[in-house]
Amino acid sequence: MTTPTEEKPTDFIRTIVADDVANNKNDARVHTRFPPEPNGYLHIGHAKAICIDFGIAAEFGGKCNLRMDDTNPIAEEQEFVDAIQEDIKWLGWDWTGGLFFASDYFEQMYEFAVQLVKDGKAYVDDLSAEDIREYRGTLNAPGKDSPFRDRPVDESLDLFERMKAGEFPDGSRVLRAKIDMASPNFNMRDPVMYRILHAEHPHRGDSWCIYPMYDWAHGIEDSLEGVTHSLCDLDFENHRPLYDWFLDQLGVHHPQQIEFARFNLTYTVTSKRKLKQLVEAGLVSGWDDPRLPTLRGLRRRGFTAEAICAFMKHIGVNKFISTVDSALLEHFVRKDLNKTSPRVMGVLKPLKVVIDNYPEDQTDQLDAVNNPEDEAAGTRQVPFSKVIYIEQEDFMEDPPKKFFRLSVGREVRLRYAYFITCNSVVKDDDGNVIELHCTYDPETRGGDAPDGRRVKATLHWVSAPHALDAEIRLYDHLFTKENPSDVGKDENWLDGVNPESIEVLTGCKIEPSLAGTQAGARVQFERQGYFCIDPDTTEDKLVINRTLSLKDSWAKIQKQNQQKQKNQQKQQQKQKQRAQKRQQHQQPDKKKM
RNA sequence: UGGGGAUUAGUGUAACGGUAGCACGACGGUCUCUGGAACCGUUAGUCAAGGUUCGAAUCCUUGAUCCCCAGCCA
Repeated sequence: MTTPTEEKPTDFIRTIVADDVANNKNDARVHTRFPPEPNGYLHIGHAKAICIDFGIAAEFGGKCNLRMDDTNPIAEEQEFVDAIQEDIKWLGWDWTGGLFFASDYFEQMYEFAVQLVKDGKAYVDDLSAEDIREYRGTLNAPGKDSPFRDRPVDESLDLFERMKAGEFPDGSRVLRAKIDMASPNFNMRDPVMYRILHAEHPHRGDSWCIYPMYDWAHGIEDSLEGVTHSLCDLDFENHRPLYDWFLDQLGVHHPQQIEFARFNLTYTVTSKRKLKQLVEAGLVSGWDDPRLPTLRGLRRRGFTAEAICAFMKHIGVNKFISTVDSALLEHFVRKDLNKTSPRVMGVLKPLKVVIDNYPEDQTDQLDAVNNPEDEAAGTRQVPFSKVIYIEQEDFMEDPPKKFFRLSVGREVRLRYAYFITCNSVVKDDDGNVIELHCTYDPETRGGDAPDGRRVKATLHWVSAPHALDAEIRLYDHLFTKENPSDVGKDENWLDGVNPESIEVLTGCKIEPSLAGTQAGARVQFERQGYFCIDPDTTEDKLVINRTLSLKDSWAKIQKQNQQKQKNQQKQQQKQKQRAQKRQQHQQPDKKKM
């Protein structure tokens, strides 16, 4: 029985699995697998499949295998085999069923293929790749039988054995299933089962020179592993009849293939091909560039596995390719980070502030709350002194309406410290404010005024002599368009890369408690956003990525103000034009008079 | 033009013949030592047309739109 508070996922796959368990199908066993091809790094799209495959197994008390679907040595590399495992572990999943390699089944697959040839259900075809394509027919026209289709079983057997023995060059022959060249489903028009590829395999070395095709291999892999539910991409829906056909011919354990849709995220791309292009064109720094939707990129950016999995749970399982708003993913990241990130003060664009009435050599240690969302996180001490930095944005000489922060003659609170009042500014030759002179009220130590007077703003700050220097990298969407792939014929999708997707700030000032923090650590810079220590950090240089900004209602007001101004200008122009027209019309009238 | 799928507010997702709900976003507000968080409110939807039914997002019919398939890729 489930409690009312317990969320019961009701997607169509879980419904099927639950029914199977209820009907004691497969002895009520649930066994899934996640079968990536080790030819690239995992991305957010894979995370959906991972959460479905591993998640469903876990929910039904079953197992999930991790299986490297390494049947094409040309594309695959050991580097990816390692990276895939690392990324899945990071996401929080464990291959309870074990780690497998499709290539470990090559011997059994070969034996099965021999069986099919003997049964007259497969044959060696000498047609060239080009001919095979022509013989396959088109959408409207059925295919034609290959002239080798009815060659004697013994001949096929002999040729297949010699293919395996390495007697023939790449591409000279293939093994094909004998099904139906007139099938409306192309996958059933005598699909290729084996091709000759004299290539070094990352897992099997050079022990094989014929390699099985996906359709032939996959069902066997599932079957041998005792998989019960083979969950895959919608793209394989057309392949299911073939998946079923092979297993039926073999008469072996027959898992059920169920397809679900992948999804798109706005402002990014997730195709392996496109990600590769971005990396190779140098538009990003590598596969782990924090702007990329690769799991390594998201991790470096500071996204949490918990947030990603919660997001996956929310978007659910469906059968059509949806385009999910990145803001939804970001929502789950903020939600998680808000609860878990220690608060710290950091100034991105420092403005020097001298507290004129503060003693020269004095340092205060002030108590600061580490995480208001988590009492157990405790408190820390933050040093305060005569010279501090505040955010340039937090001061304006001519403050507009609704700007509550510092200005000459105004009093604000420094978080956990004192109320300060700005008395004067120092400018450089270009008229830029480069320094503020303020006075503090000693009575307000800790941030509260004993007389009960209130301030409208609280600013974050860092003591200048104690500050840590840091490089901070700010990120924005990698693409300017919601759907970067939606480009015209003459356009290059790579041109859609957002030139402002990264902004590097140097000379940022961070409170000293962050000294020695390990790469990967996440914090919230109060009033700024969530940040993550980058692995580029060295002993004498902090490098920090901004994961996401905090929601900024002042930025919203600013935007609205700008919009209002624009609208006003437009209105004024219109009025002017109208007035001019009126004058033009009136003049002829005057003449008439 | 063959075959296989899909379609619920701007986006994502529930409702499995019985009051179309939730989340994100947007907008407005309350509160606040983070203009954060939290809280409250507003906004907006069943692809279309018929039919069955007391009652249809759900069942039937017809149509529209979108996605996938002609690799010796997976």
